[in-house]
Amino acid sequence: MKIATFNINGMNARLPGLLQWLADKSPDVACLQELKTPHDKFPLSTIEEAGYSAVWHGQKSWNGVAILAKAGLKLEEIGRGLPGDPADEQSRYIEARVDDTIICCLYLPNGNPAPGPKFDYKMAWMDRLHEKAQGLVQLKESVVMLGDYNVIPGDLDAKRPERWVDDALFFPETKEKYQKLLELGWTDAIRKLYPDEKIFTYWDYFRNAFARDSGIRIDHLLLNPAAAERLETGGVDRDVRAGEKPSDHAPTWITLK
DNA sequence: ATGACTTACCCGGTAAGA
Repeated sequence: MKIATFNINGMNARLPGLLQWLADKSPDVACLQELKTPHDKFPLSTIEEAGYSAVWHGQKSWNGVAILAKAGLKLEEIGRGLPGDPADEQSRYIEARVDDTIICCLYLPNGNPAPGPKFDYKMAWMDRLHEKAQGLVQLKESVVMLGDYNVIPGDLDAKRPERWVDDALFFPETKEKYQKLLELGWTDAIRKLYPDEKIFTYWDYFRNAFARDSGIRIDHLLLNPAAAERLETGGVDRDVRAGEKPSDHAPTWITLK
């Protein structure tokens, strides 16, 4: 089973590239972030024509998450939104069962400029995710909690770590909360597969960052113990970032036995 | 230290991303 996460940065703006990627790489499950489209503007019929079913949580202009599953797989939404703050209206979390695997698709807040209210929101959101993850990690079923975490976990995850020290993605508090999450028993799948390599999933639109490979790794796939046992391979579809009108993120994927 | 790109929104200027 091939499971991918892809911050597409505008569902409708990137639709041709998304369809090309689905056709080329044929993921069984594709988690998308930053749909930037209201619920009823989600291009469901196009996605279905491409051979996928979908559940999604849209929002006007910003955020938005979706889970796509290849036709033939049983896709059932479990819920949307993270518990812990009824006033939070941002669409950043959706959870579904795909056959026997639980898929949690998330778009963690960016948090810049930091410090400030946006960083406070990020910290609170990470606390809420921690609560949620504590329950999920213990399940006997396989759970994959994946998405755009907006966290650079360590120096190995940036071409030039020193450039990010004043950024919410790389603040000590951010890295610490991510580590605490892993300590619950989650495996960072890509880091597990490539313990010593600089692997990037995002490259700035500015300054020709992709051509210089000046990237960061912020899209993560976390596995509970049941899923970690099934981990086989993984990687980043860098060719998508090199294509026409690309998102600034590249699809990041794993395969489970 | 700043700015460089790109999107959505509603229609050129702002807000947001990371």
